[in-house]
Amino acid sequence: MAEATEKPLNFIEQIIEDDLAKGKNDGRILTRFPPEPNGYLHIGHAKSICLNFGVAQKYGGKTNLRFDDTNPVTEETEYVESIKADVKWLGFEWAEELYASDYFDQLYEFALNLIKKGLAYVDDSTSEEMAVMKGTPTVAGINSSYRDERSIEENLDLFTRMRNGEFTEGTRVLRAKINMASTNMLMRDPIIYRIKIATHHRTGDKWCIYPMYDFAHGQSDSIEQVTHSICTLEFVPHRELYDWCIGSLEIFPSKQYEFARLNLSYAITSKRKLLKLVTDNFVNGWDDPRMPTISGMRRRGYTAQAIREFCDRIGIAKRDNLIDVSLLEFCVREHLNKIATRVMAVLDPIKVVITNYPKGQVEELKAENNPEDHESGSRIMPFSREILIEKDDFMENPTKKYFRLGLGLMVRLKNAYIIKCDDIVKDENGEIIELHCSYIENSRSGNDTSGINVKGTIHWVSETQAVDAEVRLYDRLFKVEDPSREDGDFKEYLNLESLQVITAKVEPALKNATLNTPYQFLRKGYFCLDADSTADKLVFNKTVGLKDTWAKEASK
RNA sequence: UGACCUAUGGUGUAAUGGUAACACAACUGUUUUUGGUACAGUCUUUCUAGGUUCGAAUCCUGGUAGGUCAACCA
Repeated sequence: MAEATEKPLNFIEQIIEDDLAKGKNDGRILTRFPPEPNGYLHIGHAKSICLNFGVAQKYGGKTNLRFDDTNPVTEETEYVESIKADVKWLGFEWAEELYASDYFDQLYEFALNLIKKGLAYVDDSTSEEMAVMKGTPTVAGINSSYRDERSIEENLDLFTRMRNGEFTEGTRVLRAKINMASTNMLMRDPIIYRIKIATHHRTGDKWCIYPMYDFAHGQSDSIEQVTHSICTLEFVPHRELYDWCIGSLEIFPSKQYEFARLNLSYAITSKRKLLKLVTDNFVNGWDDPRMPTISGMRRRGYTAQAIREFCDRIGIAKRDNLIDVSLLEFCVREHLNKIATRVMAVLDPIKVVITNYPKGQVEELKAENNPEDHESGSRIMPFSREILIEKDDFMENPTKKYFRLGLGLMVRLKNAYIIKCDDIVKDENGEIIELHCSYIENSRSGNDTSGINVKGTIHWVSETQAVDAEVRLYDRLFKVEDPSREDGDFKEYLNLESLQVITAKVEPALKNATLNTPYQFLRKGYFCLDADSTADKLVFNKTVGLKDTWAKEASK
């Protein structure tokens, strides 16, 4: 393939190329993806994963997967496992699997080191007292009385005893001695170690003090010799502290860079809120197909390739953004169109009797599996006198632009015959219960000598051979474009009709449907088999609909 | 009444002092045994006021708007 015009670099890549040009770190590039194992990964993490692993790949570097597990209260092994599975599924391989908790001993030494340098002290103030002394963004804080009165020896002694479990939670913390008057609130003597009597998912009960994020993250980067520590914009104010810790400890100078996190329309990307949806049963677990989690999207039938393409298209910048979910759906359709097996499924059936077709006759018709992929072959579909078509493919009084079935009108049954509607059968309430049609005998697909041209082609299934399938139709989880910006409880903006379960009639070939195979239900959308399927009950998820210009026209 | 970050079509992202472009969305057509796909096209842009410069989306200053920061969370 000819080399396309060079893709412009995002600002992170520019920084890396500049560093490379300057010979920084001898050309070594090491990034890291550092999730806290307190929830499942979502589409926002996918952006970060693609960025971190992507730039490393591009510049011959490596990426570590590091779990930022410094708060034992919220973290669980279940999350660790799901995160690893999701990163792998997305298609990335980490150089090393690491844990901030691997560094607890080292981090403790770092704290001791700071104390010895007179750069950290034990504070006995309550959190309320500390909050007051901290000041506000416009008013400088004041020094704690413990700040200068305690000697290095006393601080060393107290911190050691904190570690030994001699004090109860909340009674003492270790603080960095920086500047209570800094305009950066994070520099006003931040807490770097706190007492937590909790069992850690990896270190068990070994520790009763745990480092805070700011005392663990930069140092972990430094220990691993991460060259480019890429995080989201909310950490910009942390950078000064990140650099202060590394500078004070005189360790490898990893550098932090920040990009704008992804916001997706009609969705939320807050682990805390997603957790709430799960625990309050608004959805059926983290992998509910309506969730913007990687596991949810996977279950819904989104492909890793589509998600990677999406992350690539949204770009990397420092501006707050709200990406239209239609771009994600575009990427999903774009991929699925190329690989999905076409099948026929009638979601909302109405019966059609082909009155001039012999009773009891079953004909086997050939159906193409994928017009986009000529290697994909074909399959056989049974055709008979009684078939089912989609209710909205018939209109008693069709408008001019409607070119499906109407009384006296003709349509092509995909891969089969042209039929004409002769009669409408209604019940006592005037509801249409079936249609009587006649077929044009010499109009069979691939063998059409009728010379008749019809504008519409519709899908169908043969009634006796069709199989029942539960089909789960999903709509957006939220009613508003940007739920995170609305006032009040975000749950008020949930779309309570986001899940619709129906029973559809699908062609018999689908009895052999397999997990992870994308299907296109012809003219309806992309669907995939759900793990809830059993030998005698098929369950499909709707991944995404086809682009539907008729629906737009019809709603005018 | 602070510090920091940001400002380019409806939404995103490029243009790295030298012709504002690409994608999505929206809208038209053409092709089509999927009202899909493909193809062709239309639409709509540099927050504002100054300054530097032969030349500014880009550099500087002021303003405006949005975001972030006062967890023993990450």
